[in-house]
Amino acid sequence: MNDVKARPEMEWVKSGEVRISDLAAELGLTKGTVSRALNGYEDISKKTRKRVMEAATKRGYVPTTQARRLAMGLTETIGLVLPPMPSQPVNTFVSEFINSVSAALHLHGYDLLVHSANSEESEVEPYRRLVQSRKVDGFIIFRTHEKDPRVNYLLNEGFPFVTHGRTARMAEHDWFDIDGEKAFRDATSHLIKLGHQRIGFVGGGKEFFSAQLRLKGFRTMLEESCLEKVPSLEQPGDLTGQGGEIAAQNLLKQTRPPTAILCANDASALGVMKAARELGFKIPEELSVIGYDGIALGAYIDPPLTTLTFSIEESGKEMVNLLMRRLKSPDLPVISKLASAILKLRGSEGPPSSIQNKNMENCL
Amino acid sequence: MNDVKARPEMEWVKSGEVRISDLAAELGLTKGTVSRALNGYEDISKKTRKRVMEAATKRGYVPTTQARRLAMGLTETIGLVLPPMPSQPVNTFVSEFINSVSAALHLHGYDLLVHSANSEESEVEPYRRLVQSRKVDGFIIFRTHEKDPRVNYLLNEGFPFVTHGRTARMAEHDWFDIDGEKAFRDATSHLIKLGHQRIGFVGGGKEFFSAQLRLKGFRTMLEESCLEKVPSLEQPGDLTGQGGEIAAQNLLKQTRPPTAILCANDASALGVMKAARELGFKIPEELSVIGYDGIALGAYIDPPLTTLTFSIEESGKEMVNLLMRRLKSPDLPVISKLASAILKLRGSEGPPSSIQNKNMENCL
DNA sequence: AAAAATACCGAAACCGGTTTCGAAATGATT
DNA sequence: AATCATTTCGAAACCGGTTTCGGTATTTTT
Repeated sequence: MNDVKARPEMEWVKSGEVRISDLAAELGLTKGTVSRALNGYEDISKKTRKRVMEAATKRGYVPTTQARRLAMGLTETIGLVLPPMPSQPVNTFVSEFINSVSAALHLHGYDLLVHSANSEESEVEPYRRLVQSRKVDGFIIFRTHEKDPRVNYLLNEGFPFVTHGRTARMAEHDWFDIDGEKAFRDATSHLIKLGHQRIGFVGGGKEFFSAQLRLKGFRTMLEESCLEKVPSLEQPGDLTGQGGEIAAQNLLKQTRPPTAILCANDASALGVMKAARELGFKIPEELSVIGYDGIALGAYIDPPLTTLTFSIEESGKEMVNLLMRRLKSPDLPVISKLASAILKLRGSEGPPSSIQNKNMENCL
Repeated sequence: MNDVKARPEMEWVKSGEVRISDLAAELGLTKGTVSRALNGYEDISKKTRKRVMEAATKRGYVPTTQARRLAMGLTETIGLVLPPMPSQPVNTFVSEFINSVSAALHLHGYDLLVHSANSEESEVEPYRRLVQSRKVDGFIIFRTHEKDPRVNYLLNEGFPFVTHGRTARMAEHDWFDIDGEKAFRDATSHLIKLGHQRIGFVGGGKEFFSAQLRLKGFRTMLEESCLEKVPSLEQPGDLTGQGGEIAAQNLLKQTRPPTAILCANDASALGVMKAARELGFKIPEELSVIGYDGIALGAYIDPPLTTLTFSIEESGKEMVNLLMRRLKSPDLPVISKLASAILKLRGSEGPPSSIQNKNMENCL
């Protein structure tokens, strides 16, 4: 037994100062017994358990997390590495996502460790460090690439993680994603039904898988609707406002500019709207614009930005569920979940000024 | 000495599987010696140190963080509790701030634990839990209230922290803040110099100290410029777009509406602009609007939003510096740092349509 | 060459918990 | 009453590091 130093004065003013050995000494028990009593082991008599419980609450005993985790061989911590920030971030996804993930983790007794990425070093470096120093039990990854080095590293290492977004190896890991392809089919279809026949597309960098899928959805719907694919109407972008501006200029300065532009995200949509204004295009009368992300701010601009929106809170929750499942049973088969975005009509789209009456009933 | 199990096969494929005892056994040393060699103690011969170092890098040894921290009695972790999110977050402060804080902490070998606040429970509850379970060594607090229960709790507990924003007890704790009062004096002065005489103000909730200080700056400059203070021109707000809309309606529907509106933040400024549009006010010709926060998005709307901006990255860095100093020497006197916001003219303000030619030279 | 100082490392305690194992005490069985 | 099964708890190892202390081995001093 540990040394039973009598401690009659009650001077436990500050919280967190009482150790399990103090409790044990006070109760005339051993550390082990107290620990088992507190953790609901069956080999503790009801009477003793009650004594221990009462003493614990009375003294405000809270186990030291570090010690417990070391003994149990787990960190109860999930890592989230922030991708390098754009210099002019416009969307609040990251903070909402962190908030949601953190809340969901908390329900499982897990903590969230947020790490920033240093743009100097390789993308996997932060992950490697966190794995090697055993600071986390798993990762939440977002903004995936089709060929994602982080995914490759963690799969190779056999380290648990869930991605927000798919990858080329999505059959090998749990993932959650928004069905961006369907979302862009929907948005494209909406524009076509409004009468648009020349629709521009401002993409995201091809380093993001999701942006690729959005482009795919756009193309698919064009094809299904028998609209010819015009390469010049597909502009690359980089998911920033500036990228949107440039893309829009390329689109709108053409001899036959599009009557609608679909953007891979809201940031570029804002850039598109700005460029359109400067070039004298009235939105939505002369140009429809649709974005993706559902940023709240889009409701306050003129015209309000029509966008594809989804629940970030759901994303966070679902990802945590997937990850917790994986941590509990590492050998379960891989699962995934696909949620859908909904088209939130706010006013930046409408019928084209001159409605081309091409027969849209069925493809010729 | 620990049991020297010969382990000739090199099967250290996965990283992070080698313990300090493995290293010790391999080298024929004790854990303690290896530890001291790695940590630069002076009582290790150069030869031994070199052997240890080489073996460590060769085997990819990385100390287990939990164990090290337990032994050293610190967590090397800083807590950041996210305030409850507005339902429609518009600014990216939080994510930029987290990013910056995390990066700065990393330079000091510290981790960032991000915790979400549950709106059901008291504001201090998350802090209490983190303190009691000894999960963090200190806190980064932001969005302070004048009477801030978190500050009261931590001061009472003697627990290290730094705030972003001042409090009623700012003399007792380290803090970093943007000089919002000066910022609003500047903005007000700018409007007055443009010729505005009736300037509206849309405040933030009085629960935020910073919003109070911004109002104070506004009032001060009015007074210095001999403009009468019109109570109906000071509208309360809640730092949201909706709040801005309502406040703007209250302002613009008056018989003598203001020719300019100063907003406690950009979100409410966007609401103001929206309401102004709907009421038929042209910006900036008939109404100037200025916000605060410098959200990137403000550059993409029409007209681009003139705003007071500051460096979030600097905020994060400075706060981490203050906190690290405090952790190193808890008894140093309290210090603080005040940074200034700069007025970023983007186009949502201009001279009033009818310039009132009141003598502005000096007060009568 | 003996004594004193120094360099170097092993042994062991420690951080604060958890968990296994075995023994003592109690109760049930025959 | 002796035997066996249960209940209940103590003892000790363990998680993986750090740090203090003391004792050789080596070098320096006289």
